[in-house]
Amino acid sequence: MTTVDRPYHHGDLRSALLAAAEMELAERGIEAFSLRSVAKRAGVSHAAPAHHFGDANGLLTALAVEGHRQFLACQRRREVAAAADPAAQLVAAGLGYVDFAHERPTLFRLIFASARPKMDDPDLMAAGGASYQHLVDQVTAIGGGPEDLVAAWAMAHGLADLTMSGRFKMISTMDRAAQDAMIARLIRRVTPEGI
Amino acid sequence: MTTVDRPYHHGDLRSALLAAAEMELAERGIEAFSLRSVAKRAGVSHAAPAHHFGDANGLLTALAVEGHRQFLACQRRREVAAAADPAAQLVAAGLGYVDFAHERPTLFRLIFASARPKMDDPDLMAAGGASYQHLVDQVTAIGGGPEDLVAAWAMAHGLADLTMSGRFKMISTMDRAAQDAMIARLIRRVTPEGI
DNA sequence: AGGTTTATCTATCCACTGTCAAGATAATTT
DNA sequence: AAATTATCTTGACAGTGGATAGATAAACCT
Repeated sequence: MTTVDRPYHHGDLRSALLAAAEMELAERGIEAFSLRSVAKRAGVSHAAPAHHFGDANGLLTALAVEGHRQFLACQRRREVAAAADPAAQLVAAGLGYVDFAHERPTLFRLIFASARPKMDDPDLMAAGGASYQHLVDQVTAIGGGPEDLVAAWAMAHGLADLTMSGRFKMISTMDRAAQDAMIARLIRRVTPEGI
Repeated sequence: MTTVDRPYHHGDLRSALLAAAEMELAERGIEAFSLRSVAKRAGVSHAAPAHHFGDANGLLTALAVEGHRQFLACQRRREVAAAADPAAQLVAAGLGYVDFAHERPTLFRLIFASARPKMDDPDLMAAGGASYQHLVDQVTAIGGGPEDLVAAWAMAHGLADLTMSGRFKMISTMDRAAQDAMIARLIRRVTPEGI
């Protein structure tokens, strides 16, 4: 009955749904995420997403792929602003890791602490592999081995997760520059020979 | 119509619901957690839990409190088996931290990566405070300051979270003893003066 | 151009969920 | 023994994800 309001076909519903989903995720959190709510926000029927993403987890899978891109973008943003030597680049990546958790907390949880994205999805596996490879490259560049990789990753991830969930009162009360300095020191601490 | 099957009053429904909830959580994961399913498992009507826990998140809150107890128990189990010196005790606590994530993954996520437990609940705040205090004591015992606390916590938490979600292929393919040795080295790495 | 196929979206239906309200039952108190 | 309180059941409601069938529009053919 509303055939005059808007065209029957959306035009670029897939992108619109992803954008709406990210907003829903940011506003209501992953545990209250609702496919119908996303559809309503995109101005479309509640069953429309099925054609593009299959089911709700399919939409979240696509969103996790997009999240990985933003994750890498956060790290690169820090890297281009840092010195070119490998040690400074690794520290910058760690800072970007924490930035992402802080700026996109629900995407961070979607990627690292949710069972909803389909981990066997080819796109998601590729996106996750790219994120992983970036870290491997950084650690390799400073001459680190497998254990150094685990050390750097665990430190960055622990800092990101605990900071994001507000468990470091000490950190959250510091100003931005002091936070960065401390995170940088902690990343360097786990680095071989204390670079 | 089943008045003969079992008494109208359960007797210890609160405990039964908590046990059923933990099983449900372990079997179906937190994202598929269902209050009605818990009630069915406990052999009780779907509205019975309300009287004891208010709503679904109330039940998960109580479960998170229980989770904190198990979390500390995992650490203590390692500590009593370790040398008495403060450094060995801190390493043991870190091993217990990772043990808990491995043995009770959904409880770990409920505590550290879920918005459902009511964080302002007095019991939960007390339980969380106890867990936190235990870590503070360990770090203080080795003469560490606030930054050392953050370092140790972030490392232990990062190891626990990433190991639990299967992101360290390297670690998950090692035998138990090698895992322990590596985790111990990594914890010591972030400790002041490399104790 | 006209007709057919294909992609996209809507409308309905179903089973399930959490929460609420009203009533039934049993334990406790007085 | 009577009244009060705690515990549990039943039934209802709106919201959810998913499946299906139908409507609409675009693309693709001769």
